[in-house]
Amino acid sequence: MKIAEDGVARRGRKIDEAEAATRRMELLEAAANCFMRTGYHATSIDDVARSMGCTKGFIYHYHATKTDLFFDVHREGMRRLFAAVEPAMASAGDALAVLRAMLLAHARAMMDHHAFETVVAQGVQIHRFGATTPDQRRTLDDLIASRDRFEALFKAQTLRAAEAGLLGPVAPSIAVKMMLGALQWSIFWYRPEADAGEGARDRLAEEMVRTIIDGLRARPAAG
Amino acid sequence: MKIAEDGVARRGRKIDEAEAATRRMELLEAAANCFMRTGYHATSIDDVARSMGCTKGFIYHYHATKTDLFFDVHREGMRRLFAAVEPAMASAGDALAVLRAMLLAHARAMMDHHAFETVVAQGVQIHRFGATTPDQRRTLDDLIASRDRFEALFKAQTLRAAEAGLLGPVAPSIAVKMMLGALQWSIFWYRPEADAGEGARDRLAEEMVRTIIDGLRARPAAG
DNA sequence: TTATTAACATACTACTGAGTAGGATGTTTT
DNA sequence: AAAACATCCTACTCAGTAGTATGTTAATAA
Repeated sequence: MKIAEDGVARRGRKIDEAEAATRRMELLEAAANCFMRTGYHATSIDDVARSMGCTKGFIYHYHATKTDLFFDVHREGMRRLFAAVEPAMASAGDALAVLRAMLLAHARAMMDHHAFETVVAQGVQIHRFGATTPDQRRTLDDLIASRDRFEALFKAQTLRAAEAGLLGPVAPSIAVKMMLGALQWSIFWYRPEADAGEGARDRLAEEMVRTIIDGLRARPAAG
Repeated sequence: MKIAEDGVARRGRKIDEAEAATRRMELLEAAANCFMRTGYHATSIDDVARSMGCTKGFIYHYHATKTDLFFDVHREGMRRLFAAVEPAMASAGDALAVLRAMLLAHARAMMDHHAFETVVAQGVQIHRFGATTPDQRRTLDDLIASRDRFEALFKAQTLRAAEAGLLGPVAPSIAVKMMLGALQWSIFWYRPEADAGEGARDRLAEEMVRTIIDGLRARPAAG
């Protein structure tokens, strides 16, 4: 967005920290959408630039390489996941109620930040074999560690619920893979453009989490 | 595999249908592994060729374009999914038992054909925006229809189980997304190289399906 | 007022990688 | 035996793309 309303490029103007952050975020949003639509490798820097009406120079002013741009999108995606789930960890109720709140927040975040979370999901292994500098390798390790920490949040809460006797005879490590997988798979079928508003997303998330927690099978008595 | 034991290329020899099919499948396996490891776009035809010790010419002898090679890998992946699940549809028991058998077969297939199913999962949307010829577009539509049919198998069985009163108050369309998502997400965490044999895969699949059907929550009485 | 600099844009370079043209080698047919 | 053919391999072309070098504009410091 370096083209002002009068159509004149406003390059040259000094910008403060806040405006720089805004532009940075606009760039990340555009990149996330491009990466989501066509994938990392098939998206050229010029594609991203065109999609937000700037040039390659703008992008390389804020990011050293394409890989770094991707990493920043990924990092932002993880940040939003934590920002959604961590508050839910402090919600009221027993250990299972807290787990339910966490799952709900996660489900909502997958929809609210669809592009970013799509990049997160498809992201890390793309670069696992790619040629990376030692510096990028460190960043990559950080991102992987971040994903592990995220999963650990749910595993810890599952263990608490199990210890409280609120869960059935599940294997926690597998149960966590199942619940997170069920939610995160929504990147493949959820269409934000076909979304029916805030309330519909809420109901969808609710139904998703209910299915995960209660399972498919009929229950003999009310829990 | 056109290099014989004596190191001489055996090009020129006429091969029969069976041998051609073998080579075709070897090529698909190699391509599936490459696409799984580095992704479609980051995998060059020469990468695939090198990984199986042949040349680009060999690959272009069997596949017109890289896109077609990908489509063939995808098709084989879908074929294996159907081949695993369809027999389970004829298994004994009530509608829920049949659904369970289908899920088990699906879970096993995800592990047994890890590379192919990874390509299937990450595949279609890669080409949704890609420039394709009308012919490739038709193939793509076929593959998408194939995936829809696969999902429909599970949805139909879920509806049967629901009508038989064997399920809880689930929304079938969402329930199907959850169960298939939970299973198919295994492409991201299942490591075939860390596999502990046939029995371990069976137990893992069993535990995955049990979690999906019974859910997390404790049941008040035995079902 | 002039020099400097932040914040980009523009115009390049160097390289990769899909696809191809034609050759090489053995097999089958005439 | 020679022509025709199937099955690849080798050596290219050419388009697209990451990254760079340099230019441009306006604010700001000297």
